[in-house]
Amino acid sequence: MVSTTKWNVPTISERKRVTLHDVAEHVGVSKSTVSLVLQNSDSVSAATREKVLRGIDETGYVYNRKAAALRQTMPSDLIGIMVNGLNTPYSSEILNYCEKEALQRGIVPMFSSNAEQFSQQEKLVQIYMEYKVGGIILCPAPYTTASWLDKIWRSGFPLVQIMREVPFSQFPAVVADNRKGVYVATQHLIQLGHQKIAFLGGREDISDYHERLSGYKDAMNEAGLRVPSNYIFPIAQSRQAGRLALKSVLEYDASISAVVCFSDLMAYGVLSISRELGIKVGSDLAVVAFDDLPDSSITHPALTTVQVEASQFAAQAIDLLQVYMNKPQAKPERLLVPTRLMVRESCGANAFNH
Amino acid sequence: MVSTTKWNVPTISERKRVTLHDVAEHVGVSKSTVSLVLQNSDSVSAATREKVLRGIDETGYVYNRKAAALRQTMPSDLIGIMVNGLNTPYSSEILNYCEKEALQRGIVPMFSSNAEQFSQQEKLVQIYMEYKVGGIILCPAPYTTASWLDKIWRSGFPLVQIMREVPFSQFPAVVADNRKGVYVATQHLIQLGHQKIAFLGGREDISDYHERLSGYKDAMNEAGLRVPSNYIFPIAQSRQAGRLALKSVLEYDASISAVVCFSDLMAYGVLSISRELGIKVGSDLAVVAFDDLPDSSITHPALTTVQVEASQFAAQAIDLLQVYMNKPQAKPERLLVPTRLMVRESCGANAFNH
DNA sequence: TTAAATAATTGGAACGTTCCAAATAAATCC
DNA sequence: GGATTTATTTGGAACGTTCCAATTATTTAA
Repeated sequence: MVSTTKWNVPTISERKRVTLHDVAEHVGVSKSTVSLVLQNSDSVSAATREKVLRGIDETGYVYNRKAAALRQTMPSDLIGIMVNGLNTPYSSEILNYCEKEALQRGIVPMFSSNAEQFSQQEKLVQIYMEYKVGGIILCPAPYTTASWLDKIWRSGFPLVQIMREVPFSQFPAVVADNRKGVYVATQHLIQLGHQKIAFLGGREDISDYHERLSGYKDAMNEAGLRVPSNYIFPIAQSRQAGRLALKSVLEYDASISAVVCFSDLMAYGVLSISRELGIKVGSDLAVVAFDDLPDSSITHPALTTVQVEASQFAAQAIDLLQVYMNKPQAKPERLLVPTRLMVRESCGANAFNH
Repeated sequence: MVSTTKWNVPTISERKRVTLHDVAEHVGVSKSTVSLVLQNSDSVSAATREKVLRGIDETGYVYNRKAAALRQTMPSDLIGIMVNGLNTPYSSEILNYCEKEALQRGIVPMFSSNAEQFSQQEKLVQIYMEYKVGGIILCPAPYTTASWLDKIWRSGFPLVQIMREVPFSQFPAVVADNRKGVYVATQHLIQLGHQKIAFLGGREDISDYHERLSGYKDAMNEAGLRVPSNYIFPIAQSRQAGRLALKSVLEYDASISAVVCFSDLMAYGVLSISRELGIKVGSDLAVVAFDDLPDSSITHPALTTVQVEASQFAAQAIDLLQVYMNKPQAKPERLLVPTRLMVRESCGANAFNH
């Protein structure tokens, strides 16, 4: 819709910014009164409020939060939410629900990511603190240390970890019940008769890997099944990594009949490479995963996966953060988000046509 | 990794915040000097700089940007980036690259979404302005009016539209070459021999819909092909919508042999419902789409789609924004991001095994 | 050695708001 | 109608920084 008319550039001449004082003068009232109106105090008469409001509109005044915050003792209603990647599908879900939950509570979320780099996380958290936001929800990058967290926590700055946690750090966290989720998924495969089951993906330097892995190991051990070390293939999760991982474990042992994927993203890669190799997922190979992304119910075959509701993550994390925002000395809590196995087609439990 | 040791709650006793003045006193120097060190001015001696830096560390001082910004005339190095949804796959890509490009340029991005609601957009943009961020990159929600944009632009606040633009608004924008992209994709289907081609998805209240639709119509018209109005099925894009849309157009005319999807997300739905209906995509039905999401090269069949590089979007938008941040009176520009047809399997041009 | 130039440091005003205590206006009571 | 209460409005100090002009310390030039 490219218009051909001449562009009408608004002239921005003398850009003297209009302050509360200007509004007051324009209306013929004191700046204190204008301030009162802005905070809609009920100790200002309806008539003057009306006048002032009109004056604000007429002068084109915009409130200056920085100046306000400087004086105000009240904590900011702005919070930071930092995930591990802006285009990592599960993080996108978290972002989405955090926004929803935050706005519902009247607090304004400001998102960012650490891109899995501690240095970026350190820099951005510093900036959040400099801006005196009310608190931060953080999915800690690898190599985040307990002492770093301690320094922040000790300074009275509210922070809650989400999705992961720094090992041995005892700071507030909201994490999925990773062990239980994978335990149940693995058990499901075992009940379907599988014995040679591999575990694909996950970074060894992140807490969720160890939790999920232990769920897998526990289920295998309880069933008396062997877990050769080559059955475990840790790798940063991605579609490509899923392709690589499956190929690798099958090279080691072609008779592997089932795989537990660290995430749905890994599973997508597994589905893709399986097709190329002529392996029919659901009959030749059983696949279970973790996350339950929106695409997972319409993949081919539909993915059997462990669901963790992102909305619960978000709600709990924000609630918890608010506790610390109101009471910095409150005791650190660790909340567990429950998991649920969504049985679909890729595990072979349900028939479907290839 | 639930430790059983007693949690060691840091005591946050008297939380008197330490200011620049405190640091100065502690070091035995004036606050001006400390300020100078903070802005690492070169007019402070190495010795005192060292002393001050140590003092900052010892006192646990954190810089207060709000106070600084109050005095400073320089615009903030913080910018707002508002997309239409935090978990919309293509938006996620945009977010990701915007972060990368922004940080590279030393500017700090603060993300949010309007969730396709003008009211939310209005509220959040207001807050951005109140925080005096340097500028904002915006994917405008439906029903965003030119006059609203005009008010912002007129106030001297730098803003550039991304991905979409408000019709008849003549404000800075960075948009994909939507018409050309879909034109080429449709032409490709026509060259493969298709005649009955439908167009699925897109919201009529958003600019990109009309641009993409016109690319389709132009290609059809040039080839002398008829476009019954029922061949066009506008709907907000989603996987579910893709399922619905295909079913609907086939109900109207079962002999339709190809579809142009508004987005990859729509196409995912089309692939899914096709499988259920026993339609083989690539032979029975040709499918082309728009976006080229990461999943699109590993779907089954792989998706033929119009690629628009998110990294280019991001880079151009940020560059453009910086122009206005440095020179608010600069002339509004409209930049076009080129498109490229990625021919894979779903269009039937390349053989593959079902 | 002294004057001039340069380097380093400093106190105080300013930024735009909120808070407080005090002043004023309006309403109520006897 | 005056005294009391209550509702509304107000000026000025404060928040923590940066900027500026001015001061002091150091170096260079003659």
